[in-house]
Amino acid sequence: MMVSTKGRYALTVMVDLARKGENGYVSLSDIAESENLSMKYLESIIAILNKGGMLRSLRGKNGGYKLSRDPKDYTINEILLLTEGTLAPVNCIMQEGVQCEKAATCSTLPLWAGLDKVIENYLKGITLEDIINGNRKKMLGEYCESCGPAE
Amino acid sequence: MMVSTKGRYALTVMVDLARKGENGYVSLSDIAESENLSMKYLESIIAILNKGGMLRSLRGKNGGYKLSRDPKDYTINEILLLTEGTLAPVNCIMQEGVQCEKAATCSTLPLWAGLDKVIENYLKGITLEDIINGNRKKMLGEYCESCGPAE
DNA sequence: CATATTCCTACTAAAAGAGTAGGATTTGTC
DNA sequence: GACAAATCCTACTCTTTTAGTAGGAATATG
Repeated sequence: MMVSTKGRYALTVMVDLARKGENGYVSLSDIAESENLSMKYLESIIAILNKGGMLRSLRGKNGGYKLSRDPKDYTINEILLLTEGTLAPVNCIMQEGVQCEKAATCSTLPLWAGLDKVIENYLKGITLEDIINGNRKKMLGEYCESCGPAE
Repeated sequence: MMVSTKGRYALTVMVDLARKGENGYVSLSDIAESENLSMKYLESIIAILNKGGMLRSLRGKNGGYKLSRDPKDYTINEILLLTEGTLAPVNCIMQEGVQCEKAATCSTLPLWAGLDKVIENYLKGITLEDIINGNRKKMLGEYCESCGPAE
């Protein structure tokens, strides 16, 4: 499994904030309740999003969180990358530049690199806005049965 | 991480067999040595490949394993699927037909389904032969710098 | 019959995943 | 100023997965 509940819930939270946050701050208890998730667990997840600069927060009564940008300016890639740490499908694909010592002679490395790129490319192409708009064509592409013939 | 050492080593073993297995059986100790991996661990991994019908085996002296088909007839998808069990990027994407109870109203599901399809599609498009031939164009596609301009 | 091999079962240590628990701090409202 | 509702912070725990190890039985070959 490449994306754990942490990343998944983080995305759910972002979607919820995008939907409810038009005017003002949304509290975590509100989100936890409507998504039916553990508030305590969400607390630890939203902390990552907040520290990563994805949100604005306000403490105290009537406080909460809201997005710091427009939904169309968040890619799914950056949200998941922040919460998961890495989205690499294997251990041998690491951070920028760093690579396995056997890289030069490894015949399977191009496969993993290609897979990594395909994933990254897909996730960079989808924004929070696409999700709240239910843009199935963009998300499911040629695999979407209700989107008509692919061009 | 979507693919563990189990799947990675399984692929390595398959590549090694494809390279060495032209005429006759190759022993595990041979593979373990040339790939510098634990023979005991590989034993448990190759058992999965063997039971899955990917290999022919011969016990006793001079025994070993060999591919049961031509390298071009193995997709990377089936090798990894067999050893990893699933390649789904998230828990909410399950086996054929089965789906999460919230599926009907889940706004992020199309994203995960799309991601799953992109991964599956990529891995089904690459064969063992592509790897032993070092077909970088197919594996890295538009991301391959040494492959010339993408068409 | 000795040796090299696959085959089989069981075990273990470390890491990651999925939360829980408890309380400190901040801020708006009465 | 007290209270309530919220974020913020640290630490802990239980379960599952990962990555192997260990020991030996069965089976071919020379």
